[in-house]
Amino acid sequence: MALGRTYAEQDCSLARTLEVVGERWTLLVLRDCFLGVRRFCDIQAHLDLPRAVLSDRLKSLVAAGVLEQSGKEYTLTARGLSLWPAVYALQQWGERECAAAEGRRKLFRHVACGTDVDSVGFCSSCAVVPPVGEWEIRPGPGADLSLRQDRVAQVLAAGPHRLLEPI
Amino acid sequence: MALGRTYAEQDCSLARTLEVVGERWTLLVLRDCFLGVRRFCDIQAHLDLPRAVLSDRLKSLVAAGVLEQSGKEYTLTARGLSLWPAVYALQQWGERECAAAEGRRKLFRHVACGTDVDSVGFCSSCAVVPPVGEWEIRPGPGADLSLRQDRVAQVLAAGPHRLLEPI
DNA sequence: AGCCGAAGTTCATTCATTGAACTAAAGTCG
DNA sequence: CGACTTTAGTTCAATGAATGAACTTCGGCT
Repeated sequence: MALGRTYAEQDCSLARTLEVVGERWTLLVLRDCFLGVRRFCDIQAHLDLPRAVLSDRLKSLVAAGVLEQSGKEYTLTARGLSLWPAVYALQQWGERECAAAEGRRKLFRHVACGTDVDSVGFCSSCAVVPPVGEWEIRPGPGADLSLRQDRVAQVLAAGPHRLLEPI
Repeated sequence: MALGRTYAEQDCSLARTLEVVGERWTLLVLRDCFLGVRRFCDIQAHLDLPRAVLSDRLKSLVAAGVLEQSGKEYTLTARGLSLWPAVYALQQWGERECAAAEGRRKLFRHVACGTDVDSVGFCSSCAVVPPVGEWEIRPGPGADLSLRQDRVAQVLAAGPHRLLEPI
């Protein structure tokens, strides 16, 4: 038990979360789902991870009720969608603490009003934290658009993209 | 390189973050640091992880500037402290989505006013997200106080404990 | 029917984790 | 002071997970 994917009997909600999303690659797979990527090959090409690992992670996430599979498409469930604040918080830490020389790699904006959200996801003009479906991502000054050529990277490089909108 | 601890060249801040805190055990070690645990053996006993792994993770975190070591004590740097929103967001997801039958395992309160913070860390009576040093943790109805007997578990089971306060 | 791409599976190699045993230094007690 | 204990690690063989390449399977297209 103590080996691999679980964390020994701890009375700890963080350990419970990490048993679901704490394995290598899992959070990056979920981030792709938030971007709207739905197909196996698109995720695989974007993240450049072994197919066997992606297959395993998708199965685990479906089993945990974080993703659901219909045909060949994987989409976030309500449970999965509620991970967004955590994913965003981790992403923002990387933006601040592992910053690119030229600035933010990615910028997020509330589509309803056009205002950029802050580092906790708060929209200052609407005074709310918008649901993730109302967010839009666009490349920032620190983005390196030449790094990846896959389909997902191309869509994101092309300009603003609404989260969850199928890619 | 793509093996092990890093994530292939991705222009992605989430990947940068996960290179620092994404390995197995790392976030649980940091959670202990937020609780105020500072010594090697206390962390080891609380998490029940192999000493070799703890040693490796502490070295990595110090090298990444997330922790600093003075003598035998490890404490969070400013960089480390700014991970709290992400750690709390992940913990809250576990509380909601992997809930104990009896309710919350842990409850958090703003010490300045005594109000419980919400799931994004907002104190409704002060209308702020307090800095982590002003948070207090206490066992909730879903806590299983019999699971662990180590020193850290005992301190937490005994009653409210202010975060970052040395255990 | 034959071809192509998407979505996997299988497998040998490489790497990480585990747990037990060992070491070294600092603190405790008689 | 000297023996004992605790703390803070290191070392190592065995086990489990990740990798990348090759292979399979299925649906759609011509």
